[in-house]
Formats: sequence, C-alpha cells, structure tokens
Amino acid sequence: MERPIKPRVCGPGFQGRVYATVSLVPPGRLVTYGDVAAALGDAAVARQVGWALAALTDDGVPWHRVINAQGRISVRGDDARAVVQAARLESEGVRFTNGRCDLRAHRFPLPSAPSDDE
DNA sequence: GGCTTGACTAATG
DNA sequence: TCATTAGCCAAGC
Repeated sequence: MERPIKPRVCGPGFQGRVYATVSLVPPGRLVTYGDVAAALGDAAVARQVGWALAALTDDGVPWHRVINAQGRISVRGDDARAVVQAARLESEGVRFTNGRCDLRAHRFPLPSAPSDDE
C-alpha cells in the first residue's frame, strides 16, 4: 500500500524526513527533538532536527509540537517564534507551567523511522 | 573536500 | 534548578 510517509516527497534529504515525522504528531501532543531524531533512526541527530525545523517554512508541519527534552521551548533567538509555539500548544490543550509544559502527559510515541522501504 | 554553525541530549557540579 | 562540558551529525559556504 502507499507508504504512509515518503520523505522524498516532503522535502530534500534529512529535512524532508524531519517534516514527515513531525507531521505524524497529532494536535495536543508533544515530542522532543530527540524523539524525532530517534524516529528517523538516529537519536544523535536531535540537533539537526532543530536545525531542520529552523529552516522550515511550511505551515503544514506542526513544528510547534516539537520541544526539547526538558519540556521547554527552544528557538535559539527567535523569541517571537517561541511565543507563537506556546500559544499554539496552549490552544491545543497543552498546559504550560513556568515556561515549561507537562511533557510526561502530552508526549506522543513516534513510530520507528518512516517506512521508506525501497 | 574541509571548516563552521546549530530550535539538542546527557552527564556533572 | 541552573550552568558548563563533550559528543553527534547534516547543511551551508
């Protein structure tokens, strides 16, 4: 059957995989950069996940559902982005406390690397 | 082809 | 809880 996610059609190289994986996260749920990286097959590329999202311009990707392992929003200088992210998450039912969210309660179990078997 | 940058993570103090 | 350090890896120049 048609593969659930085809990284290549979502973008070039690594970024496309990141977008595809992040797109799997349903509203009201959260994932960490490490989770996305692990879903891609390499937990060590968490940094690259953030880098990929930083270059993201597609509203079709719920980038705001991706936070760091500490349950905090990190946008590395883009404060406006952080405000938007927090607002969207709260809009989806995610509760924030002291700038941190309840990652334990909202964490979404990402599936293993998007099956692009070929 | 090599160096630098970067929305991270885990460990330590 | 916060600050610092070391490690990993892809994209850009």
